Amino acid sequence: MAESSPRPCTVAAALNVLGEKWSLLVIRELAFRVHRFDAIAKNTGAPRDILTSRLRRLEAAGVVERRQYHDHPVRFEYHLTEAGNELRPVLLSLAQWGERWAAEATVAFTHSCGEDLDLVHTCRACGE
Amino acid sequence: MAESSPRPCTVAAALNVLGEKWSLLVIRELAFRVHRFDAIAKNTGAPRDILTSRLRRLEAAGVVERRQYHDHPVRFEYHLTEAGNELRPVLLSLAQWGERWAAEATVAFTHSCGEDLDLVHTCRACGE
DNA sequence: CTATAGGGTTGGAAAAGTCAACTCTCTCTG
DNA sequence: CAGAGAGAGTTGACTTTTCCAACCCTATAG
Repeated sequence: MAESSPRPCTVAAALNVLGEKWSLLVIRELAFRVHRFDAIAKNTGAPRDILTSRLRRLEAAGVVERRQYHDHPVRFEYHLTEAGNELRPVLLSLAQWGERWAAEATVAFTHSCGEDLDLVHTCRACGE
Repeated sequence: MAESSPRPCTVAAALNVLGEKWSLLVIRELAFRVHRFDAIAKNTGAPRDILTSRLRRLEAAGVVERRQYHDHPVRFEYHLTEAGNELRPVLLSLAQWGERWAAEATVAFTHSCGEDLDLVHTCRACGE
């Protein structure tokens, strides 16, 4: 309409799909080849019901694909689609930024998440 | 520590600061050199009270700086700090992804630049 | 005297998120 | 065979955020 308040923007379009809480963490897990509901819930910390809704939304957006991997007790797992895979740069840039500017909670030891663990604390003031 | 549920991760750390609704759009505006409260509110579509709280949070996180640019009717404007500027790659990768996978539908009228789009194929660039 | 810009704050309703517990179907262990 | 999981959700009560519209205050322009 006339007011055109929010400017049309692909960032906004992307966030419309990915911007809800937990969504990008879910994608992070899928990118790490964690495909099962329970594992995703555990690794992200997302409540199960929210996780369900995020997965549905991401599926609807074509970012995630739901595959049945077992029959009788029907079981599904989640995979990234091509669109989902192309989110890796987003995750990477976020991870890099987080490492430089928001690191703090990265306590754990092995394979924390972003790639190799160099665990160099003190990036805070960039003072070694 | 206990169950170690959520995996420690710089992506999560970054999202902890940036992951709330509107935050990244605010940063987009600042990156576009829109520095005033009203303009940011208008361009992002964020409610004013939420915008206030996002700006405060981003300021506390060191991503945004609040500067007084006028005295008597005290007026402020917002600028990206160094940390904020380094978010440009994040915005860029999001924008690129959005352009490729979440655009469409915003072509003609829709002002909101992303509500629920059906995405009906892209004949445009890839032919078909 | 009114209007507008600018940067917010306030209060209440509506929507989202959180949590614990429960389901249902198998399979595995003793 | 009983009981304990795994796996993928669902359900209902409860809490927190978001949203929206209206309000405040200062100052300049008409």
